[in-house]
Amino acid sequence: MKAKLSERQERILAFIQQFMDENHYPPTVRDIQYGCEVSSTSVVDYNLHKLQAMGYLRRQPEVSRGIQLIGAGLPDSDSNIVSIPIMGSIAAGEPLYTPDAPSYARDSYDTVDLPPFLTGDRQNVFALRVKGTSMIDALVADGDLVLLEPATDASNGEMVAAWLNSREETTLKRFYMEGDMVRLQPENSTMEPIIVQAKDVSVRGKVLGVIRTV
Amino acid sequence: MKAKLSERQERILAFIQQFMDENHYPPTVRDIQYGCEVSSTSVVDYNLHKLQAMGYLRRQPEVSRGIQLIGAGLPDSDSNIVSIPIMGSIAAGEPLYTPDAPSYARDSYDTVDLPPFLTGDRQNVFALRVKGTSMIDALVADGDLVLLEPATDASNGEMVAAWLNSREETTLKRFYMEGDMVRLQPENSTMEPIIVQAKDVSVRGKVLGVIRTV
DNA sequence: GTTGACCGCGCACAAATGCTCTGGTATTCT
DNA sequence: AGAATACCAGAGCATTTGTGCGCGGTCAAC
Repeated sequence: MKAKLSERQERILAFIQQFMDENHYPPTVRDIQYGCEVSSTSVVDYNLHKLQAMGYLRRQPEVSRGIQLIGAGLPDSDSNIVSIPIMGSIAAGEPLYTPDAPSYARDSYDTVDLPPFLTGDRQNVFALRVKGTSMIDALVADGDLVLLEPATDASNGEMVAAWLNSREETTLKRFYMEGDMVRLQPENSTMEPIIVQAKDVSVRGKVLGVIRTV
Repeated sequence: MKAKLSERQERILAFIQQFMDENHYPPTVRDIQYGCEVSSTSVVDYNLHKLQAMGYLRRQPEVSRGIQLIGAGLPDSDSNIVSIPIMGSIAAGEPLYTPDAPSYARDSYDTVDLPPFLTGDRQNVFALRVKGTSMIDALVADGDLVLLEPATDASNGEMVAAWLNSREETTLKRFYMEGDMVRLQPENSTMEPIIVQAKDVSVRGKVLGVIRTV
């Protein structure tokens, strides 16, 4: 049923989204015509019918601006809400995560809806629920939700989720590469840093944010 | 400028919201006319102009369905997003806040859009930006955003923002009333609690959540 | 009473807008 | 090559839809 989109159809779809973001109501056929540099309204109508048949949008016949996008952010404009999957919990155990599987598998996870200022425009952002108080020196409490971006290495000073071979656990710390050693600095200045061989630590993700509800 | 709404205007406003929720695009003047049992489109137009002058909505002239609601959940359906004002910062100084002024005065503050699971159905929720590291024993770092619900007292174990006379500062701690003394327990179990006379501490708000972006 | 502001009603016009019809061009299939 | 298909262009029609105008009613102030 789903075929690949023609270039024009892609453009129309993108224009509708942009228009919705800007104006908060759907465009008319002629809005699309001018916005996508099409020479006739019939062409727009033709492609809208195609897109509707392919399930990319829904149209209300005889109704001006009777267009709504589906498939993407289904409630309405996806610009002010992002659905983030909670891939599991982080504590002593290893939070297993594979950064493939675009969004299909998300159904099997719980999700949280978050405003985009927390994620920026990053992709594959996921969340982990913190179990226990082992992260307390990183200012993360039991039950907190940690937002992560998949990563395998980090720059100095970045907050990362790092796997420690010696302790067999994942922890949240600031990352500092110092020669062939890695220093993992807690957020809490009253706590001592962890310094280990670079080969004994592996970065799993960069921390984008922390959310705590009480 | 802001006057109270007539019954008809209330109804029109409610109808627009309902229509947007159902159809994901704004209604026409005639949709409103039939939906609100008004006998003429001009009456709708008249009241829409009134509502616009009062700031309840915005209209795009000469454009069909050129209506967007503002004031409530401005983007669209307010069901999955809540706008929270950032009323100032919390550090050593006192975060001044008066829980009146429903939503009109919100224009003068920055706001953050948050999903409702952080606020529940509480009213007058506001946010404070944390300055400095004085809250570190409450697992709150510099730059964090703290979500608060206005309150003047609290139950034992609740996380509160409390003003300490002795230190002349507001701090975040768990609240425990013990006789005529109040124990303020840090979230961080490695830190010591603060115990003061009940008269030397005043609760300013209950903490609903903490948000950190890195 | 008179006035004027406020609100409602009905009507009508012009612009906006969805949709159809006719025809054209390029690509693919037979 | 001829037919079929997919896509596009232009023009036009019929409906939808925002807006303006005239008239009438209500209510409080003077």
